[in-house]
Amino acid sequence: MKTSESRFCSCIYFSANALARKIEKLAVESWKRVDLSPSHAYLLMTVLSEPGIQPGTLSNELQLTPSTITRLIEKLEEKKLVVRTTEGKLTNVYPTPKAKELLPKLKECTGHFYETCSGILGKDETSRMVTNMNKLGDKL
Amino acid sequence: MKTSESRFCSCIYFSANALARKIEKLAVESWKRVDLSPSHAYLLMTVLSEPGIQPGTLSNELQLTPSTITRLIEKLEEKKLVVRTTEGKLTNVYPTPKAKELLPKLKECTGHFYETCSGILGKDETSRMVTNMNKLGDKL
DNA sequence: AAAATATATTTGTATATACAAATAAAATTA
DNA sequence: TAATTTTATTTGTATATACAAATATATTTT
Repeated sequence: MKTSESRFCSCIYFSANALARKIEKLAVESWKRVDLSPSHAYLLMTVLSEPGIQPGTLSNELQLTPSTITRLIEKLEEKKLVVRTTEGKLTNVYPTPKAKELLPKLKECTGHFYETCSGILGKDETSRMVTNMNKLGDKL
Repeated sequence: MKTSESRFCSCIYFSANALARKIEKLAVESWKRVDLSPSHAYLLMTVLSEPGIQPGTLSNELQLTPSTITRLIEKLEEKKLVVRTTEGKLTNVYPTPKAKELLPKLKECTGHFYETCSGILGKDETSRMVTNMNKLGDKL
């Protein structure tokens, strides 16, 4: 059944979640090549572009709670893709050489995901939707 | 930080998820009065309007996997809000009297949620977005 | 400087959801 | 009608995320 055919198709809760789950699926597929979930990949890319970044900043950038950030970092640490140093109450997260080597592949995955999306949804429509979703999100 | 200020604000994966999580939060708040999560509430409302509905149909309507539907039903059964009967490979889900009594309150929660959303986001903008999200979702 | 408060992070625990496999029944084919 | 395939549902297990509490440090106030 199409989303627009459900009895709840006029409910923003329903539609936003259904859409997010479908996009998640596409994203998972795109990042399989590097054996990371989309969230882990985005966190890692952020750490790569801002070595030493702190969990609190990551929480803001990725709009995930601090505890979720901790959990994501833990997994990347297990995979030897990041290391944490703690000084006082602050923690810094750094990418490992292994992560730096992975960067080109991560970029490819990002590219692949964007192409898949805009292939299915259309470039203009996608970017218009993203802008509107952000506008909406900012109000909440 | 606003969604639109994140480094990932032009990524549909990021924006769709951020928006969905924020809407989820509003929804959870709206359905607290009946002590149900939004998913459980929507499932229950569907069962109330289609007594005897089968898990497969619920899966289509709510766009959740069959296993998730089973889990949601289990919880509503524990709460004595639905009962399941099994004949052959088919299962029918019926609302209990307790669920029927709850119906007015469920409707109030739905109303409250819509008002909260359209209060913050604007009625027209909300409904335009929902339409577009469905359109997008249908393509995926 | 001691006490109180605020901040950053982690930990314990709970929830929603999904995938894959298992089960069981129905429908189709041989 | 026996064997095979398809369909519906459930179960086992895994993941992402969050909330609340705990921890530990830093800052401010008295």
